[in-house]
Amino acid sequence: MADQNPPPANAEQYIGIGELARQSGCKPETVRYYEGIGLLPSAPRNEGNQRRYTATAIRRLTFIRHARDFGFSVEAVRELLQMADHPTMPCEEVDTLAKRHLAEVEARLARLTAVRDELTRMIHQCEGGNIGHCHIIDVLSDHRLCHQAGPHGGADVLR
Amino acid sequence: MADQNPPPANAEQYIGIGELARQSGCKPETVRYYEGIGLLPSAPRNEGNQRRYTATAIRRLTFIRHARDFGFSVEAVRELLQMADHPTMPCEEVDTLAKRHLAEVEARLARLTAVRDELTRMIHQCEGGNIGHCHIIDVLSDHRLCHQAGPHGGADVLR
DNA sequence: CTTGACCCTCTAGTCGCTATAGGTATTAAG
DNA sequence: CTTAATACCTATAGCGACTAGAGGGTCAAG
Repeated sequence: MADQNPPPANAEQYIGIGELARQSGCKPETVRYYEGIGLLPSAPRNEGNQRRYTATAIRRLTFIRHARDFGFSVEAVRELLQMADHPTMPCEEVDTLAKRHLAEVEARLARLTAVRDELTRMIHQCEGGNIGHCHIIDVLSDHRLCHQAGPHGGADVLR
Repeated sequence: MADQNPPPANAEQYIGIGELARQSGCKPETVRYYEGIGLLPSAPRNEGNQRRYTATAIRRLTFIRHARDFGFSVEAVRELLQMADHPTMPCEEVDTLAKRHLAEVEARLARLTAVRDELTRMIHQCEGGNIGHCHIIDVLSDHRLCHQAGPHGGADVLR
């Protein structure tokens, strides 16, 4: 149980890694990984060496997940966490980070849109038949058949 | 050089890996990598054990690069190459592959657009000041402040 | 007291390259 | 001819952000 020898009031305040993961929307492995790379502080352990967490950890992990959902890199998240930990500092840096990220997102959007348009075009122009006459294969074989100018996205369009 | 003991006509037909890379828009390392994973056949070697290529290799590598630029995975490219190698087969499979890829691209596009919108919103709503009152940090801390419904993209929005 | 769910560490695998180390080959200039 | 610059070779490790697996230990219920 969790009340074997607790501090007086608020017992039940510690949860295990599985519960933390559930409440913050990620997996236990990921939590351990985040601890390993220092995004989360090393959790205190119980007598059986298992990690115990409080609401603070839930909040921090939720913040991390959310920032990652927005596509911020782990390094960016690390900086955001540091900033969030210093509420009296000016938020210019947060702003800069967010704007830089937005710019990246927009660049990706542009490339991905170009790819979608070209894919759509080449699929529409294919009218069945055999591969020797397949427009899709033709376009892939010969860049000049593309409506786009340069290389579409640089192989990591989707990343 | 190069015509020491050549087959009669068309001497100069072989190029090295650097030239191949230049002509197809990727790096020598990548060419060797593609050979290693079997996307390109093992190139014939000259007496000094260096790879020699012909126009066929340029075409194949260009096809690969182009398909990768479209965001097809290496495995998908492998399938596309197999299909392109059999021009008399029906192009249904090519079609299917391309359509499945398009669907993925569109899904990513949707998620990325949602992320962009939310990022834009949160940046616009931040009016300077300190981090304690920063809207960007607030939104990252509390998913309920988002205008979007579910999780935005699943951490790999940008991938 | 046993079952089964949960948890632990450590290591390796994913994807698509890229970079490095430590060597050999080729080529152009002197 | 020698030399120096460049290109090439293999093999291995690294990137980011996890994920999966092996081989155990812990915990709570029945």
